[in-house]
Amino acid sequence: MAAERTTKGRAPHRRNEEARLAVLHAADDLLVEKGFGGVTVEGIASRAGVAKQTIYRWWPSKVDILLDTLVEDAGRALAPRQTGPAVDAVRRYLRDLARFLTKEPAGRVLLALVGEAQHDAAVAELFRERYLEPQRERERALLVRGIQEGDLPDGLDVDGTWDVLCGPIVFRALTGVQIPKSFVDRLVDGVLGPAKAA
Amino acid sequence: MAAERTTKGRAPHRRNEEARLAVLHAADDLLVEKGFGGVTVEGIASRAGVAKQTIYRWWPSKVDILLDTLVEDAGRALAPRQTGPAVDAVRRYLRDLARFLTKEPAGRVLLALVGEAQHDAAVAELFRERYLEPQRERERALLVRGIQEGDLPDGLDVDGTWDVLCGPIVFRALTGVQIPKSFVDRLVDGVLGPAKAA
Amino acid sequence: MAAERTTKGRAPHRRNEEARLAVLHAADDLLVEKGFGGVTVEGIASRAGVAKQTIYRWWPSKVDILLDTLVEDAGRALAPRQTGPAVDAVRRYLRDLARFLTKEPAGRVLLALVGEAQHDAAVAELFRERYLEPQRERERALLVRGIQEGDLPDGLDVDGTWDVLCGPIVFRALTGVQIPKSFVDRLVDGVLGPAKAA
Amino acid sequence: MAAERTTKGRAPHRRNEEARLAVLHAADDLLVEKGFGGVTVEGIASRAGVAKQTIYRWWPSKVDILLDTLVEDAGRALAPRQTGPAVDAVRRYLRDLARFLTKEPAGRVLLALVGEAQHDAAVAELFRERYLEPQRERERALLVRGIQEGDLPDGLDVDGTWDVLCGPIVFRALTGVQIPKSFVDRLVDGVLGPAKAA
DNA sequence: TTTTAATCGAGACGGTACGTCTCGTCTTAAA
DNA sequence: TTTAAGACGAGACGTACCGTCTCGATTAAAA
Repeated sequence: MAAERTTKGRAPHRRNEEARLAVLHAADDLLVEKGFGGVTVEGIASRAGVAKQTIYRWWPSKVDILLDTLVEDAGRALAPRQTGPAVDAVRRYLRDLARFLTKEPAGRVLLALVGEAQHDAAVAELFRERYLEPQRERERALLVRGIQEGDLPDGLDVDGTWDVLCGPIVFRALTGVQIPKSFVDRLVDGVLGPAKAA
Repeated sequence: MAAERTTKGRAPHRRNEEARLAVLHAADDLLVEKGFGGVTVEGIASRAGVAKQTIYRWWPSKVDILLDTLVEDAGRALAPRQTGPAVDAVRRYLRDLARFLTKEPAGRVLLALVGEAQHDAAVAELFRERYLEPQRERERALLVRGIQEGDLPDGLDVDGTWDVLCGPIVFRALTGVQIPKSFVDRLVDGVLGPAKAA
Repeated sequence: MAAERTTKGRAPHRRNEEARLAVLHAADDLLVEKGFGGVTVEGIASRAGVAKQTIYRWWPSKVDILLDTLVEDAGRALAPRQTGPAVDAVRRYLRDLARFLTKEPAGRVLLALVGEAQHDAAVAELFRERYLEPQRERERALLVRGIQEGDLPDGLDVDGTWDVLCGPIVFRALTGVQIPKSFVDRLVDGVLGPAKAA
Repeated sequence: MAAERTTKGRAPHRRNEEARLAVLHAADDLLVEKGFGGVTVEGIASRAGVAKQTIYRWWPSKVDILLDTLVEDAGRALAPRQTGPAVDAVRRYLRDLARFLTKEPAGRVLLALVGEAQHDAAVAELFRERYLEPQRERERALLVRGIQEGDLPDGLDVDGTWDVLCGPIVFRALTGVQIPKSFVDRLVDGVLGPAKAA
């Protein structure tokens, strides 16, 4: 990750952690306050009290800054929790996803990056590498456990299923439609079958 | 549509249809060739052989131009066809949607506008009014007929169902994943039940 | 004058005199109110309640409009009066010139055209033909009479003398310096000799 | 001068002298080649290989650019030389002035600025401050010395006399009339008296 | 009285230049 | 060597006028 070279294992050799955080937060704040168009490198620099050059030294573009904040935030807010029956874990995860997308500032960052990926193939690639793939990897584990535990059919198309599960939620978020818990529940019931026990 | 005032009823006083089409096509072409960032009013003007002022006279922004092309193209390519069993009509429509999003130039316009809507609330509103709502209205009719003909349950949540059906397809298109026919078919089977007869 | 083609030869009949005057006055007013830069064909048209095309039909450019007003106004205000001793007539004429340039709106038009002639060779030529030469012709008569009546030396360089007489007055007007009567009087005394008789 | 902030006192912090000169020369060239109307900020920028913003950063308008070139050029070409009898020095200065106005490129700049001053009161003021007044101050010294040395009458109206001397020369230059040396000589003889000695 | 031809107002059109904005790079001096 | 500060080339923004070109509507002569 562009932003991590810092105080890693061996030899710090400069780089101001304070400045790095100031930049990430400034970018985040600007996006929430004024939308993606309001996020400019110049604006970030001035709000973070940092020189433009300092930003360009460490991040190739503003998209990379936003990706850094997204990876950090989503790493926390969208970490699948492997407890209870797999289907319940999926349901829990999708509820987290819905909340993240519609309620949290970092959710706006994710949607903005999905948006920007439509405008620029390089962003699309970066977004896939830094967010989509790693996140999907974490998601897979949930379904894989369900298969192993016999709650889900053996031949299940894991990626296809996740697209069917995430798709409607992301679609609603992108089009500004509310996502009640019931929507998520019915979705999970429809796709994975209703809660096993009953 | 902003672009229609032309040769309406009698003769309101002008508007060059040729210029209008040149602008729409130029915008379309630029988007496909260079992405959303490559669509500039100046670029459109020069490619269309039109004065910038002519563009600003009729369209408030480049987004409105793209919306005009989208509405025109989607009106053709995404018109639901009410023939055969309702579920089959839905399946046919979703296949059209998948093809539109992944194969046709106008599909890139749609995705770009979804993207831009994430960056700008005004665009989001416009996009909803000019595309999402009218298109959803046309979609509703498909499911409503299915309910009337007894192929679908009475209490079906029509909008929710459409979000569940479109969501995965749009999500795959947005993330650059292929959409084979089988993906659409399994989706429809899962959500509306497998083809009736068989 | 550019405005005369009308009621020529037989009787094609046409051309709106009202519009012609409205244009001349609008141009005049705009020049006085907002300076030469504020004189635009569009501005004249809108203030005169006239279509742009009507202006272009009768005048090749805004400079021609201003020349029309100048010729009309200067024809009245700067007509040399051939009464009394020639030197007194010259003095009277120069006082008129000073007053015209510094006090009357039409004087602003003259200065503006002198100015524009510095920017555009075609304007310079037009200005010379339509104003400078005819006016100089009228001026010459004053000195020529003085020579004939013996008040002025036989070999007098008429044009050179007029340049020496007008130069300082026009120069002061161009540089925004006051022109008291005494300045004119001393100028005439210095160049043509003090009042003869006294 | 607007252009001098550069390498002043101790720690100027920027300003590209190369760009500054390129702009001045480009403006100068354009004026001579295409007239005042051909001097556009865009044209200057492109010819000077400079960004428009760089021009707007340092000059409020194209007039200020031309004033910079004028002040620099006139400072050299129109510096009065205080040698020999005062009347002779005046004569020499006026010959320089005539040559400057009719032969040198920088003279076209002066005339263009006199012209533009007629169109715009702000330009008139600027022109007075930056050129007319400083130049007049230098001119005064010539006549003042003549008074001190007894070559010129004690009560001489210095500014009025300069207007009478410069007026005819500037007038001829503005109206595109030749200015032979004899014209200047007769002017000086008429106003200051013929060369003392003879 | 009808025709017909030029004028009028209105305003769209292809252009050029405006002055502003933001981009990403480059330069400077201080720490 | 890295910082903050900020000048630089580049180029799009949206606006103002340019001069040309329809368009109906009006008007006055000739038919």
